[in-house]
Amino acid sequence: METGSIPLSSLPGGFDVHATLESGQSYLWRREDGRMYEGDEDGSPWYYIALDLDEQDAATVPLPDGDPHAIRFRVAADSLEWEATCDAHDALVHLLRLDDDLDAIVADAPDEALIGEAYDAYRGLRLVRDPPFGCTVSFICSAQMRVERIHEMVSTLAREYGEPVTLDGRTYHAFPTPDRLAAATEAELRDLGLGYRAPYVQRTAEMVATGEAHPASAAGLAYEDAREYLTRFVGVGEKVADCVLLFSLGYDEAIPLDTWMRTVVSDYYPDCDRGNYTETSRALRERFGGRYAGYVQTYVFHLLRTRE
DNA sequence: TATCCAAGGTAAGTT
DNA sequence: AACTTACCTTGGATA
Repeated sequence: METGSIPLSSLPGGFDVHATLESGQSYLWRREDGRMYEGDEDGSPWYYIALDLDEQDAATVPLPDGDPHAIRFRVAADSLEWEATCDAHDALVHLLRLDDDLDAIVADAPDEALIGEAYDAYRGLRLVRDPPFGCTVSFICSAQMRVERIHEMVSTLAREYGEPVTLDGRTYHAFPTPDRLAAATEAELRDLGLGYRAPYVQRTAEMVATGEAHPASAAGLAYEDAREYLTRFVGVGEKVADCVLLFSLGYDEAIPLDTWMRTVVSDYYPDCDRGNYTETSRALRERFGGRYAGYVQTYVFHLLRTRE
């Protein structure tokens, strides 16, 4: 086992791990105490992730040698401490976007009440950078589901099809590789509670496993072209595509237009409702300051979902 | 106890 | 291209 730490003072804008990992951006991390989404964090719990990535996903995550690997960390008084099966420093910085300058991103936001309230309430919330395949399947599962249940579904897939990885005596399960998921049947996935998403997950996994396409291949395309590319996967429409762009591929301007954001549009920015996804998305992106509009979206989403 | 409803939507069929 | 409808499952609200 290797260990290390990262001083919190080196993270501009701080790091709120609870807000970052329990706000519905990533479903690939879990809390050691199993109390994900069950209220405020109790002390400083450990969070862990196991990684067993295919070639394209592995190329996006800076790990020192081949998969699989497990990483866990917690945020102590003045540092982030980690333990892993390898030197995980660079992978943590990558996955949790610890190199983002939050102060600069917040300063870049439009001066509006709702946005200011969200940024003030959850300062330290960072976007995540999930491996593309796991992120894509997570959000295929997210259709018409509550955040807690999406997490359950992804955990179930990992338990049933994922590679076990042992770290210091504890065994974790990585999100399954495309091959392993492609080999599952629709019936099996339905039995695991995926409902009508079962064939979407299987067919998308098959597209990736056979090399027909890969979510990581969208990286580098112009934003709206990248979104269009991702919709070729079964179960991926414009909203899920925006989630993958924002939470995996670093398109910080992407604003997933979900039910919460549509409520925001009708309650706060009715003039941004242009009747269709693309145009409404463009209008809201403009209103959210453009370049980091997705950062604004994530804070506002979390604020609306957690207040009251 | 039985029904209804909405949950971070998408695909397929119809105008 | 815009509009409808069906779709699995589950927990919480309503009757």
